[in-house]
Amino acid sequence: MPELPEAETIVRGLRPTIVGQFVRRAEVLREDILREPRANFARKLRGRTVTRVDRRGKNVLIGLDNDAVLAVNLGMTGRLLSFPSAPRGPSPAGHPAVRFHFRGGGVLIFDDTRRFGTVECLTASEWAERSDRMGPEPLAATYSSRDLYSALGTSRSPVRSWLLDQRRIAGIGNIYANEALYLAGVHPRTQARQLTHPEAVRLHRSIRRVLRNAIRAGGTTIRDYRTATGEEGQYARRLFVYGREEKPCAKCRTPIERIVFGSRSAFYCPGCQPAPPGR
DNA sequence: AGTGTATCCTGCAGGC
DNA sequence: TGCCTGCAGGATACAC
Repeated sequence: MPELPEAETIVRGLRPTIVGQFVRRAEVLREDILREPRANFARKLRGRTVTRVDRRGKNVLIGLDNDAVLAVNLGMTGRLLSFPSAPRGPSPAGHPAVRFHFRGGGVLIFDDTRRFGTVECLTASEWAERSDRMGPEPLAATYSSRDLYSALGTSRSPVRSWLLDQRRIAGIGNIYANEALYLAGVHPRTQARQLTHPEAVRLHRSIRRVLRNAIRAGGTTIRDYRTATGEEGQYARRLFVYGREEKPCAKCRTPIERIVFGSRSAFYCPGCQPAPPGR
């Protein structure tokens, strides 16, 4: 999906355009995006005012004036597109699932080709419970390499799979997991518990560097991802390994390899990320 | 506690 | 041109 940098970019684009807006109507075009009947959902939204837009992991959070939270998970192809006035002519969204109509004519569209995304209207405590089950925010000022090292703990899971587990660390998906491991010089198949302290320090630094740089570039557009204003993210050109099978490594020219485990592709440089011992 | 597999969907690229 | 297969930024549930 949209991972942390894409969600963050969307949040930053949305914040100035929808905070303070009054919801006249939530129009649900694809009910399977919700986790409740559309009438329920629409009733909870009608007449509310947006008070804040935030992010937790890969989720976009739209806070309402009764402390309810609209939690949007973008899945693989979800988009949140904001329009100052109702778009005319051919729909700018190819697969609109939910349209939020604001007083004054503004429209927020959740568009999702594959419909793996979800839009849920949760109470503050329902959201808190959900958030508590998620791992720490890797970009939090207080998130340290010691936190990462101790969390890796005794897990026998390959570190690439470990990084994708939102209960362990929030916001990392397949693109940035692979990029961070490359920059840290750690093979994606290394067991989490096998990382040395220096490797964990490098991984911590790489994760934060990759995520920050991707945010600065507005995220990675492979195909579907767009910012809240419909722009493409520019980080794709800066990827070192993701999607670059057989292309030369930028550092050592060894061809990048693709392996599959955990039913996802992992990309790495055999020269810069030596195979873990015992394999 | 792990891994592999399937599932939810649609669209696109590549091979023939 | 058309058909078929495989693959995709996610998340979950299941059997083993």
